[in-house]
Amino acid sequence: MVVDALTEAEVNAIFHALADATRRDILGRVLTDEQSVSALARRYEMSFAAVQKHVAVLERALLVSKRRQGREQLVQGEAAAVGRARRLLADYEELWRSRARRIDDLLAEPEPASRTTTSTTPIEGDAG
Amino acid sequence: MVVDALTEAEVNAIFHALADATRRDILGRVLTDEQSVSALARRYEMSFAAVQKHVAVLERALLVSKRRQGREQLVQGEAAAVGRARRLLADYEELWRSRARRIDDLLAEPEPASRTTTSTTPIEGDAG
DNA sequence: CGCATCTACAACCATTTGGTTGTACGTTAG
DNA sequence: CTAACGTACAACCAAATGGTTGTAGATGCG
Repeated sequence: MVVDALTEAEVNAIFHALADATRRDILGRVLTDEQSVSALARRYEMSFAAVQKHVAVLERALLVSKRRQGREQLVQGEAAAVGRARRLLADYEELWRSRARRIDDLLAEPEPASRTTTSTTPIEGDAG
Repeated sequence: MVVDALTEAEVNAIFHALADATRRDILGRVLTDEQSVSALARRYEMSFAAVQKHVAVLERALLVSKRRQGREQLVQGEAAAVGRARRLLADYEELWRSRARRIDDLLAEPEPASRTTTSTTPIEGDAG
């Protein structure tokens, strides 16, 4: 399964980080332009510390990285990580849709009755 | 912009809903199989009410829908919504990467010095 | 009917989140 | 050196989250 190259906790962190408009905005900006935390902070109507925390959340999700340059801390978006997040959903979608398709096929059966032994795709009960 | 066919609040809701392992698991299951809330609840080591809340979060994000059948409430995954969420990230990625690529081009310049007037893509300051 | 099941919802609690302010420390500019 | 800037981090706070239990309304079954 391609999906679980990442821990559940990591997936949680990624989606959680993306679930806030300010953080998505920050991510968008630093993917374009490396920016210092204070430069970012100037753009939003909240304290420096608040922006600092948002950046920390993005960093924990590995969506951005920081590198120190003199007294500034430059925040850089990890474009690859965004791709990874997207692929993550794509994989889920693929996985889920392919399973769902089997159901669709069954539902599309013209004769729901009289098919008690022909089930080729048993859809395991997959107990937790 | 394709992205903002959804409200920021809706995007928040989608990512928030996906930022929990139990909810992702529920979503996976109901994309495969329509299931009642209590059937879902039996699968997890938490109370019925807790699962009910998770389903409500998924529902608010439009990732699942419910339909009543007798005394049961059947939860059904909205495969289309998962695709929408995936496309959302794909759009972000596209947008961000295309902007980032301009930067990459500049950084890829073979001669960092002696090129002060040749900048063809000025990268507007994009003041907020 | 009477009882079990499924659901809905309120009240409550601990923890996390998202914000604030204040303080301390390293770095750069004068 | 001193002052200003950028950062880090702690303490604090209100609100949201994720869980619990309890109660009550529908629905189905014997």
